[in-house]
Amino acid sequence: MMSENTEKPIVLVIDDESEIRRFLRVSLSASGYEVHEAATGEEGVTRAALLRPDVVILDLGLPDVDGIEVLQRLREWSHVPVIALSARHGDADKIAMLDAGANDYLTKPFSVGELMARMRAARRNAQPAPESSVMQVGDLRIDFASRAVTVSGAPVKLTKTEYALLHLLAENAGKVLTHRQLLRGAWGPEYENETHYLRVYMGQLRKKIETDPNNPRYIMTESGVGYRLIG
Amino acid sequence: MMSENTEKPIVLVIDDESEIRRFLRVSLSASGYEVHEAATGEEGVTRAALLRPDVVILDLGLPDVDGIEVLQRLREWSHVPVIALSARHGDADKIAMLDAGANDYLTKPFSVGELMARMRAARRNAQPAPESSVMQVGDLRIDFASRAVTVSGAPVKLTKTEYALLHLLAENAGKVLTHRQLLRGAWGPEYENETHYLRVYMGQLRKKIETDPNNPRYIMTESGVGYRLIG
DNA sequence: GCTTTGCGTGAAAAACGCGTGAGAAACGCG
DNA sequence: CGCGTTTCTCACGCGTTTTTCACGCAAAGC
Repeated sequence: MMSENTEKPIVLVIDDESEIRRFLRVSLSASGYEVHEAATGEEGVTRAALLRPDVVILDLGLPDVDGIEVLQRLREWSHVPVIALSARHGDADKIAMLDAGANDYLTKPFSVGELMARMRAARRNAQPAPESSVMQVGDLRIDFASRAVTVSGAPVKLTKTEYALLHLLAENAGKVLTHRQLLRGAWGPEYENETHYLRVYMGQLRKKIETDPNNPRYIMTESGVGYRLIG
Repeated sequence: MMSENTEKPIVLVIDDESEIRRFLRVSLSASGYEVHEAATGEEGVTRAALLRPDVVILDLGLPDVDGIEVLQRLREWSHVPVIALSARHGDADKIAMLDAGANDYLTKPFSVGELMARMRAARRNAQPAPESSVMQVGDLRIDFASRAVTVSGAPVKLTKTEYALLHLLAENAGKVLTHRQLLRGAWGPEYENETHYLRVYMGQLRKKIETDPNNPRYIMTESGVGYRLIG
């Protein structure tokens, strides 16, 4: 494959603010990453093509091209995990970013610890997926082949739609799925604005698989954005 | 395993022409095979179930059932190598036969030498076939070889379609089979939307194999999705 | 501080899928 | 040809699932 175990993982930072780049260069290098940088979107795409990085950190507020476009061009040929950075305001950008295929996002300011945790998660879930057909998260166990779900061994009965949602979340464990993505996946493209469906069904799902539905351990909600199954 | 090294290899000849049977009996016996015979397709399937032969020689031109069907029924529970014999020269038969799971094909007339060479080849390539050919779930017992179904010892009479469905379910015990899969499997691809057939037949099946058809223990329905045999 | 926005909840209404019985049509066998 | 069996068709009742709606609450924005 790529530089998996033999070398340091390569991370490409695409951001026009030099302070941020410097900050990330220092902290990520110290943690064992090989850090490369690009100051513009154009340069970012080019460098990514040459470098084949293991993970990309992409700022939305680029001067030349929109972050979305950078991501789209990246996705035309690569499945590299991408973590989006956004300045506080603007849910719309974040959502567009996730819809376009970003794996996760962070709002500035952020802590290095959190960033690195998300990078690990993104890389972990970006595996070529030799899909073992059964996944386990904590006490939650999903057998995709038999379509069976259990919580600490006890079988859970899910309806068609509930299972469809959980399946989507599980396939992308650790990754934020936008409302739109979930609705498209479980109901179809023509439902992508019926976000209230999600509230109802996430509630039902939690009631069935969470021990304490008020403090969810598995299905986390990303306010204004979507939902995520921990992974 | 079966009678591999310790005994003579057993060969079952299914052919309605007595001269061919005699010819094969003489020549194969002389070469160290234990030869058994069946004159009809029906008898052939039955004898194969009892004998567990190491190789089967199957004529296509049988009076009662089509050779293809004999082969299909054999393949429902066994991986025994089958060599097809045919008087016809058409490619169509050949293809159909091989599609149905025959290992090789000979057109009459043929030489004993060639037949035996192909038998050796077929046996060499044969799978270890760990198939037990009979499955038991609770009180329900299905013998794929003889197509016999019993509930707590009592034999149950199933129609062709009922058995086809149960067979599908049993092959995938524990997994959910979608309406579409069941309909394709039991009726054919052009029936994949006739979900009401399933309701009728699942009802009949349950009436025959469930002690309490209202609270099924074996055939579970997954609403909006399909059915599943517990396992 | 007040308004806005999004999330979670419960409960009712509507839609859907399932099981059933019974009759018609097709088939298989003598 | 005639009979019994099997498959197909249909319509009804019922339980489940989906959809809709209104409200309380909390966090974010002005």
